[in-house]
Parts: sequence; structure tokens; C-alpha cells
Amino acid sequence: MTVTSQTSLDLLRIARQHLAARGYHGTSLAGVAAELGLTKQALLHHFKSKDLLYHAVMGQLKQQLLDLLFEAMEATEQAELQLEGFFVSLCHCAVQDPTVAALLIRVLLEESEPAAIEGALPLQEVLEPLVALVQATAGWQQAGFAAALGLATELLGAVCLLPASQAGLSRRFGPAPIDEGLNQAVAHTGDLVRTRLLR
Amino acid sequence: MTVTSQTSLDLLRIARQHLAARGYHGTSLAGVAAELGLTKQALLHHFKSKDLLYHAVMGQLKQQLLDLLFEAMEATEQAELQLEGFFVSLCHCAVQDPTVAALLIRVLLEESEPAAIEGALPLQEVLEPLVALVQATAGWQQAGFAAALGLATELLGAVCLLPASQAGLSRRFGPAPIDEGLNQAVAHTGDLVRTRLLR
DNA sequence: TTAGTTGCTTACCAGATGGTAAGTCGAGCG
DNA sequence: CGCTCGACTTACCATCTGGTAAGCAACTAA
Repeated sequence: MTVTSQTSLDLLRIARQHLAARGYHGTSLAGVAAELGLTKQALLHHFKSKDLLYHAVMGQLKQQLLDLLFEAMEATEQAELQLEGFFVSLCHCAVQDPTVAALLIRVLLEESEPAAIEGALPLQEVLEPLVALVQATAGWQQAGFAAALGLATELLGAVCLLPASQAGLSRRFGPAPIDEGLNQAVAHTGDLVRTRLLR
Repeated sequence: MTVTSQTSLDLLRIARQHLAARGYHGTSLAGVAAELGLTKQALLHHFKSKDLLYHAVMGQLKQQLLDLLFEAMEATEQAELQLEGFFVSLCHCAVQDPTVAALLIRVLLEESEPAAIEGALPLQEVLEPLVALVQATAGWQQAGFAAALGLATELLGAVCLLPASQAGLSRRFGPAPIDEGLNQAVAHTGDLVRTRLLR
């Protein structure tokens, strides 16, 4: 589903924020629509059901992540540097827009919530090449699929949890240390990836 | 709230599974009770409201994590080794019972969902000593609170995301690689913590 | 025997949720 | 002018939600 109208894009933006902050079950169509001064039925006019809205948000996120991944893969030829570039971009991206990190983590936690549309699970097209890229590095090509998946998940968790928890942690410790921590995270993500790629 | 009766403990166990798998909003009292062949009102008889049930689960998790933390702190005197011990125990624990990891991550993602009862936010009593412990290490005592919080979050994400996503990832890639990955994760968590503690 | 307590049930309710149906309003167009 | 079409609304509905009230059976204690 490709969306063009301005209202649809606005709805998609708000829906994304709600889904990231409160999850699928915590997000109500009326709540999303109300933020733009619209009724729930206006939303259903653009996206035929809650599930389709959810998958539209996930499709947007998938494209965003694939862009980061392919961009990183075009910048260099060495798999290690490609991975480093991807995670650094991801961290940078997640700091600017925490919904990226929150949605990514939430999708992984979700066990069977919204019906898997079109067969494939959300973000599957991101996870697969990412794991493949880990397996393409010198240190991990002998280690097997399971180890590569483990490392990919570990790095995603390490990079995404802080930005995803930004709002919650700010309530716990105040906004200042979180901002500072996020900036530092961007700066040392490269180190993190590099040291974990060595065996 | 301390729970003693067998039914209460059973309800708490199921509620924990549901909360970990589907989150606060995705968990219904009727669904939890039905899994024990009871009605929703039986659950409300033991836990007076959904919020109190939620906080009972969180209290249980808090105690579990504090036990791991204090146990690790008593085993040695060096902060670095204490942290390593804690995260290794946590990983071990999370592999055996994925709800630990899933609830931990979900609590961090939650922005304002269930009313913060008794003033304090859930797991605050775990996060604070954990960050303090990071600040007590040689490499991080000069780095400031924000950096320590960042590292703690990074390690929690790295260690917990894979176990927390166990069920979801099994649907994506089949159960075999996940089991294998979890076992490997337990084995190399010590390495992970050790390398990240160096500066 | 009776009173109280525990652990549950059925009955019920108000509010929110996702979704359907039908209609309004304005812009574009033959 | 009349027509369609997109964007949106009001009206409505079945279902599910958390929560209250009252009652019932079993056990315990005075």
C-alpha cells in the first residue's frame, strides 16, 4: 500500500507515534484520528482496518531500515564496515526519531498479535539480509546461522533500547542525562559493533 | 502485596506470561483467568484491580532481579566482576524464563501506561543500583551518570532482546536456531560485559 | 447451632473498541 | 446543469473491557 495524500501521511505519522509509544493494543483508531481533529471513520476511510494501518506503518519502517542497510552496503565492500555503517546510521536515526527503535523492538517482542498479512512477518525482509551480512564477515562466516542471528539481535538490542526507552527513562531520571546518554551512544556505536565483530 | 494462596500464585504466573507476551493493554483479566478454568471475577477476588495485578507481577520481577543483583554483589568485591556476574545470571535466567527479559524490556518501553502506584515506577529500585554499580567500576567512575545509564541500558538490551524475542523469532526462523542462539548467548555474555566495561 | 470467613460464581453495567452503513459537502467535469 | 468521486461526518452496532453487587457452598470457630 503506497500512500500519497497529505492526510494519509499525517495519519500514518501519528499512528506510528502511538504504536511506538503504546503498542498495537494500546493504540486506538479514535485516539490517532483525534490528534488531527478527525474522527475514527476518517482514518478508516484511508486505511481500511486497524491491521492495514499497522502494516502500513510497518511497511514504512521496513523501507526506512532497508534504505539504511543498502546505503551502508554501497558505501564500502567489506562486510564488517557495512555492518558498522548500518548500526551507526540506525543509532543516529533512532536518536532523532525514537519511534524507529521502539517499533523495531516491539515488532520483535510481538508474538502473534496482528494477523501476518501477505504471508511474511513484518520486518522479515530486514532481518534476513542483516543476519546474512553478519554471516558474511570474516569472524562469523564459520559460526553458523544461529550465532549470526544471536549477534544481530544483540546489536539491535544494544543500539535500540536506549532510544526506544527515551521517554520512559526521562520520567525516571530526568531528561538531561538521557539526552547526554543518547549523544554518547551515537558516538560509540561504531566501537560497539567493531569489538563485537571480532572473535 | 505478598501472595500466599496457590490459586493466587497460579494467577500471577499466567498473568506474567500474558503480560510478557502481549503487554499491558493486550492482556485481559478474563483471558488470564480462563487459562486456569476460572472466571475474571475470581481473579479480581485475589487482585483487586488490573493495575494491582500488574504491580504484583512487577514486584515479583523486581525481587527476582534484585536477588540476582545482590547475589552477584556478594560473590566478589570488584564492581566489574559483580556486573559480569549479574548479567550472566540475568542471561541464564532469561533463557530459562523468557518472561523475565520480555517484561524488563516492556517496562522500559512503557511511557505512562498503568498508574505509577506508590510513587515509584516499576523496577526503579533495580535500575538505580545497577547504574550505580556501573559507576563504581574503574573505567566508568569518571564518565558521569549519563554514560553509566547508557551502558546499563545497552547491556540490558544486548542481553535481553534475544530471549525476549524467543517466541517471535521462532516463528520467523524456526525453533532450532533460536535454541542454539540462546545457549551461545549464555556462554558469551561474560565476554560481552567484560569488553564493554573497558574504556 | 450459628456466625463469620474464604473462594468462588452468576448477573449486571458503563464505557471503549473496531467496524458498517448511509449520508453530506465540495471540487472537477461531461 | 447533472454527475461522479474523494474526503469526511453522524448514526449505529456487536463485542469486549474492567469493575460492582450479590449470592452460594465449604470450612472454621464460638
